[in-house]
Amino acid sequence: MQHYLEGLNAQQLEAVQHVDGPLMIVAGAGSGKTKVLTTRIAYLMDHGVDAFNILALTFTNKAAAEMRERVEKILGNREARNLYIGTFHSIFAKMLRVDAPKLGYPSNFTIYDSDDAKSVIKSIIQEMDLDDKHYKPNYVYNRISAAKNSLIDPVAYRNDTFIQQEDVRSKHPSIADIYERYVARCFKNGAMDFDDLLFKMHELLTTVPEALIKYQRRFKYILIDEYQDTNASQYAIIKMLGAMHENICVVGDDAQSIYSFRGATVQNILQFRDDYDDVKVVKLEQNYRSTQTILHVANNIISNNRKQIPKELWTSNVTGEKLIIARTLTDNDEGKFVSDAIKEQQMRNHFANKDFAILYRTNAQSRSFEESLRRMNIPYKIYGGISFYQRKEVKDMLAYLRLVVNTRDEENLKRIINYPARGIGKTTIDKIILHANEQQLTFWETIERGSGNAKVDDFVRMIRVFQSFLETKNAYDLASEIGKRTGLLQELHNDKTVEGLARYENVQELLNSIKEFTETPDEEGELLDKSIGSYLQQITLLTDADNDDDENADTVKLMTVHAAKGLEFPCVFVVGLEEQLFPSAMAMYDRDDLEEERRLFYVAITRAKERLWVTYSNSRYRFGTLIQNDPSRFLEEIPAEHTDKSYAAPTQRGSIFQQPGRQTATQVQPSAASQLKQIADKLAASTAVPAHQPSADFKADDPADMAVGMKVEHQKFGFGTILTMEGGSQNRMASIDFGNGVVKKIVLNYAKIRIVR
DNA sequence: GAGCGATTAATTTTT
DNA sequence: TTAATCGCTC
Repeated sequence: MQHYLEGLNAQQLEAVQHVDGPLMIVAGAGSGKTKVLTTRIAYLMDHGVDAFNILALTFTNKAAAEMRERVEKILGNREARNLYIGTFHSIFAKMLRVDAPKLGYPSNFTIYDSDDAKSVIKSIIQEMDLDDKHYKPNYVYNRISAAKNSLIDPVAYRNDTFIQQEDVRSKHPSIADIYERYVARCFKNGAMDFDDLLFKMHELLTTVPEALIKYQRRFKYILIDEYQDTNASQYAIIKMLGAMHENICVVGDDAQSIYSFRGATVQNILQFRDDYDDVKVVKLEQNYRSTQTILHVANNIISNNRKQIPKELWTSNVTGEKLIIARTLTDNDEGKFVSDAIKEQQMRNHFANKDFAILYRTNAQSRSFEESLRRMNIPYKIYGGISFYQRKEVKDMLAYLRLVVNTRDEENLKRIINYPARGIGKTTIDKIILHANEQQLTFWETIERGSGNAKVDDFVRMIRVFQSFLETKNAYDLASEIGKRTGLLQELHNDKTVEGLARYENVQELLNSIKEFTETPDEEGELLDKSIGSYLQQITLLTDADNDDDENADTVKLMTVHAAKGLEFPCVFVVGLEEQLFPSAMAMYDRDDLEEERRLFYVAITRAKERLWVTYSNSRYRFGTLIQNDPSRFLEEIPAEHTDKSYAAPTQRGSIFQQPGRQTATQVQPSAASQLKQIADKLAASTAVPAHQPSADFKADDPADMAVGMKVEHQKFGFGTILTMEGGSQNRMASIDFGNGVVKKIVLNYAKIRIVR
């Protein structure tokens, strides 16, 4: 009967069979966390708990969908559909759709994504006559977001001396005012931003007792995934929801906490034991994912962090291959190295495309990999970046729908009142706003009462027609009518450029997605909200990663390390291991930030099952200019006995790629990577120099300060004397005598050289 | 008010 | 490098 418990180890079983009372599962990377979580839900249901009484909160829609699917599979019936499984944001949005009127919001409230929020903030900054060069909307938004995530409202923000000091010190004393206006504006617009979905949920539970009791009664069992990534408002909400039954199960790994920039506090998981009496703690320490080598490296890296829950990850898997550390000259070479290595692995070890992932710190790094993969005809897919729903043309179309559903929303109204162009310009709009403020009306109410402007009146009539369609047409028909009658589709269709074509197709795709939404039949017993309002609220919370149409497509996956959390791949490339990049320049000067970067690196490494590459480049393009970075400090934390560094590229590009009289592009070659390795090996052998350990305080000096005769230290070659120097400031070279007859020509801009004083 | 070319600013990470 | 904004002309 309970066959689904077979195959669990002792700790996993312990976690699964714990039914009542608070439970904390400390789940190391690859320790079967999702399996435990889903099996536990199935176990609860198997032991008489009604699915309607179980709430499971995750951070991504994908994790939620996977969980539901797996529970369903274990149970073999359709009960799992009654579970409340979803992201914090989507579950709370659903609840607020019912209860928002109690807080003065329409139940059809609009959800602002961060772009929407930033543009509201920007217009407020401009209205306040502040300089938006100094008050950058992005900065202000992050400040406000952090406040909301800590449950600090505008009044508390203003009264918090520490926050005020920070704002004064950073010369942004008006943020409190902006915050206040922003909140008022969102309310007036009947809109909530991402943070509001948590903030307002908390407000609902604290100010409306019957709502609190309703949800407390309903959710007898609460499970929270990735607990280390919860912020203060999520924490407070969970605490309240769970207070009646205290059947709270949190799963997390402090070593994988990588969202503090979004307000997450590791403290939540570190202190969980103090929050409740009799907390049962289960540690999952057996890793089923990675080779011993990969795990050793990961353990070693994370041991450089100070704050953590003590645990020892181990595995009974094979030792596996050494990890390969490769250096390249440029970012393009890095791309080429990775695609070469992929091709080589495919030929030698029969890996499929989908067995590979390339993980980077920032989205902007994807370019060089895309190019080289494309050149080698390796199919790939990029995750993240600009999501479909953030594209301008899609947002324009959505703005109409949002306005029709919620006319309070001034932002979306302003977005489309003159798009496609219908002769309603800035002057007219300013006049309306002025009038609206005088009359204490919303923008829409003002123009609805007649504006004295024929073009505006036409616009009002058109929107009203759309509103009447809400009653008579389904979401898809309404959307296509809007596309036709506004001239939006025509406008895009007229643009025959490649981009224009893509924009047109994107809007068509949006229409298709609406169609799909309306046509998905209600499952038996299930009451789905098929209104356009419900659709709009859902999609704003969707990300690109959730469009799992080609989850199993045979493509190489490219994504940020953040996006890779929770995933695993046989072969992983972690790229761009350079100071200023990984660790990020933003996080290098603060111990806590740096430790988070290290956890991020830990997350990246632990994605790999079998093989792992770590690459870095001497130089790369940034804003169109070449910049040079030192190798990442994290590289030094990888134990040498587990690495193969023979892939370091030679220091002079021409020596490999431009040998005269050799190979033409059309010749059939052994894979480029193996060839590259052979040459690199040869080169390494011929230039072999006793390994040099740089001095503890090794720090590269500016080449401009160097002169003939100086004593210098090279990172690899050790101590030497400059014999001659040549070349201009851009490309300065030096011959350096390293003793024992070793004289080397060094490009000073590339090499890291310290002047011995 | 619309459309075009010129200037400039930007890169962490995401629900 | 690219995307967005600015300012000028029609």
